[in-house]
Parts: sequence; C-alpha cells; structure tokens
Amino acid sequence: MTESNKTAIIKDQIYLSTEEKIIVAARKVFTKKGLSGARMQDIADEAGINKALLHYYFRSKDKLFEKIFEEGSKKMFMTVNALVESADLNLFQKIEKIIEAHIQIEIENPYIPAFIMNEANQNPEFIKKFLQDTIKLPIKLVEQIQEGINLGHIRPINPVQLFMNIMSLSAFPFIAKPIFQTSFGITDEQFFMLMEQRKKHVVEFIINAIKL
Amino acid sequence: MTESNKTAIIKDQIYLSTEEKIIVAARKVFTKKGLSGARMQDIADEAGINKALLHYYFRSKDKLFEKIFEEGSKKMFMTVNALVESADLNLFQKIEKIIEAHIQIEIENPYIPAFIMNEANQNPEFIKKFLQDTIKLPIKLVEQIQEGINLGHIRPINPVQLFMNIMSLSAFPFIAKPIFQTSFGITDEQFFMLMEQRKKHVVEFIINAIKL
DNA sequence: AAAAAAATTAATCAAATAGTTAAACTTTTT
DNA sequence: AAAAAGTTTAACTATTTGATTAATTTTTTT
Repeated sequence: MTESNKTAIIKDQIYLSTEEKIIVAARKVFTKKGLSGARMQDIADEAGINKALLHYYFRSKDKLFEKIFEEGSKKMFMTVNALVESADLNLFQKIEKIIEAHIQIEIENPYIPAFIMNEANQNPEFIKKFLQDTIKLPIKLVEQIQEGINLGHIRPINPVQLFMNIMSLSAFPFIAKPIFQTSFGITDEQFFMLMEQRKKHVVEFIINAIKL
Repeated sequence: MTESNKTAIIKDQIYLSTEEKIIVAARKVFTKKGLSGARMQDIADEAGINKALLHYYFRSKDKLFEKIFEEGSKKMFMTVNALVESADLNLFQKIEKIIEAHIQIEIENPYIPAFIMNEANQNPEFIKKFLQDTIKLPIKLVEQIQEGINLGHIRPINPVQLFMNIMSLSAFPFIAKPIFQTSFGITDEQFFMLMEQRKKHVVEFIINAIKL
C-alpha cells in the first residue's frame, strides 16, 4: 500500500486507510451495541488492528463515538429535514418525497434509527446539545398542512400529529425489526422486500387518511 | 417494619420490602440505561441498600435484568396481544381498542418501548428465545383484515403493512420522545397531553386511511 | 543511505465494576 | 432467653476495560 492516509484502489481491490478501517469498524460496533455496550477491543478486532491505534487516531472512546454518531445522525436527518422544509413541493408531493427518501435511507442503514433513538433516550442532554441545530421545528410543513386544511384539501388534523405519523410509519419498522421478524417469521431478505413495498404503501396510506 | 418480606401499609405510609425496593430501583435504572449501561452500584444507591444485597436477592446482574425485562415486555405485549387476537371485536372496534390500550400503557410506562427495542436490537438471540411465546403472528387480526377487504369494507391493503402501521403509530412517538420534544420544544406535560389526544387521533387516522 | 517522522505494537496501568466473604445485626423459632 | 435462621453491611477480590508508554517497524524527507 503506497499511500497510507487515503483510500486507494489498486487492481480492483479497495484498500482502506487505517483511519477508514477504524471508522468502518466503529460504525458497525457502535450502531449494534451502543456507546455503553461497545468495547474498544471489539472495534480494534473488527478493524484488524491494535487497540492502541484507536487511541492514536481518536483520542478516546467518546471522541470516536461522537464521530460515528454525528455521521449517523446527519445521514438520517439531513435529507429528510431538507425535504420537510423544502419550498418547491406541494403537500402531497412533499409527503411522498419525505417517506420515500426516509425509508430508502433506512434500507441502506437499517441500524441507524435504533442507534440514534437508543442514545437519545439514554443520554438526552448530550443529544439535545448535539442535535439542537440538526433537528428543527418543521415550520414550512406545518404551514402547508394548515393551508391544506383551510383550503379544504385535507381533513382537519393536528399538524404535529400528522408529522409524527409520517415519521413513525417510516422509522418504526426498522427499530422493531427483530420483533417483527420474530413475529412474522421472516428472513432479512423478506423484511427488506416488505420495506421496499412500504415506500408506496405508506404514501398511499397517509394520503388516503387525510385527503378530502 | 414488622414484616420484612412483604409490602406493608402502616399509617398511610407504604413500606416496600427490600426485594420490592430492588425491583423498583432496577426497573428505573435498567429501563433508562439498558443492560450494558446500568451499574449495580446505581441500582443499590437508588434502592438505598448495600450492593451485596442485590446479589443476595438476585444472584447476578443478568438475573436481575431478566426479571425487569420479563416484567416490562409482558406489560407491553400481553394486553395488546390479547386484543389483537380477540374473537369478540370486529375489525374497526379492534383497531380502536388496540390503539387506545397500547398508547395508554405507554403513557403509564413511557420508557418501556425504547427499553425493549434497544435490547431486542443489541441482543436479538436473547430476545428471540425470550419472547418466542410472547410475540406471535397476529393470525386472527390478519384474517379480519382480509375479510374486510373481501367484503369491500376496506381498501385492498397488505395486512402485514397495516399491522405495522398500527404498532408504529402507537409506539414510535414514545421511542422518539426526546427527539420530538427537542424538535417541538415541548415539556413532558405537553408531550403527554399530545399522547392523550393521540389515542383518538390515530384511530381516526387509520380508519380514514382504510375505510371505503 | 542516513536521519527524521509517522505508524504500529506489546506490555502495562489505573479505574471501574460485577461478584464474594465473613462478620454483625435482626427476626423467628424452640 | 438461647439457638437458629434470615438479613444487611463493610471490606475485599478478580476481571474487565479505557487509556498510556516505550519500544519497534515502516514511511518519508534530506
């Protein structure tokens, strides 16, 4: 490996830098086990390196965790937030885009919702500080809902409840994945097929619920 | 305290037995911090006793955790499961009862959904064994949904998706409580008012979504 | 190719933490 | 009231685990 600090692609093989190997390993261990359940040794083993190297690249467990949490929470909130507050979409279009994007991100990162919610519940102060400028009141969406009600396009509804419904229907199945899989007796593959189907399903479900 | 092994009520004061004090303390610490985040010392402090007493009453941290997890998961699943599989309610009545009961249980035990989901994700094997006979396929409900579709009472819908929707809309707001509170800038009291309102809201929302 | 810098490891440390033990204290039994 | 059984504590042990250090190897610079 000629370059030690960057990712290199040599003869169809992808070589990750040590720092990247650590990130990949830490992502896996932290998202599965949480901050308190993760072990630095497990991350080192997963990355195939010495435990001391973790501290050489990232000073402490907390610092490494913050990196992973920030990356994960941004992945989860950034796209959805942008859609929620977009000015270019009408209400129905917006609901469709939010749900499809949200579920797609979760299909690609199925552990992240449970990871974020778990840490948010176990350490609300940290999360409050950390996500204060990431999570904002969905002002534009709430306005559009109110407007839809006033114009008689949708049934009267508390915009906050509708917003919760949109988020709940997209995120919860991934959080309850092991429970649902036990309940329905389905494989990972079958679960992800359900989630693909779910993109359209939830959009229809919500539109049917609110449209007049 | 005359009786050392039972709860006693003396002059309007409730005295808990040591075992009960441990359970109450362990419930609080485990549901907040999870298995890996909880400390036996914290539980002892919370119960106002010596750490060795925890091991005198419950052999190990794992044993004590199992007790709390079993109690919590039963509280969450038993009532809802009974309603889901009840033969005495038609589809719409059943949806109404499930949601109202589910949200009510969560209002009374707001930490439990996140607690269960967290452990289920971090230790799926344990949960699979533990909840195998608690969590079952909602056969009766699925049948009723299929029947409703056949009779033209409700729109065509995948019963599995509808079941997920019912559970998602009831449970997710409690799991995302700190996130929603940060987002909306609301107090605990305001949050619980929203959840009270939510019982009727979710029932209406779902009925509107499926009714023909 | 020698020197310097950077990356990596083995060994070790120190704090945290689940669990144990033996003694003291309290309640119940005889 | 003496003995036995049950409860509680203080002190201790063993292990886990995040973090450090000093030496070794590899890479880069001169």
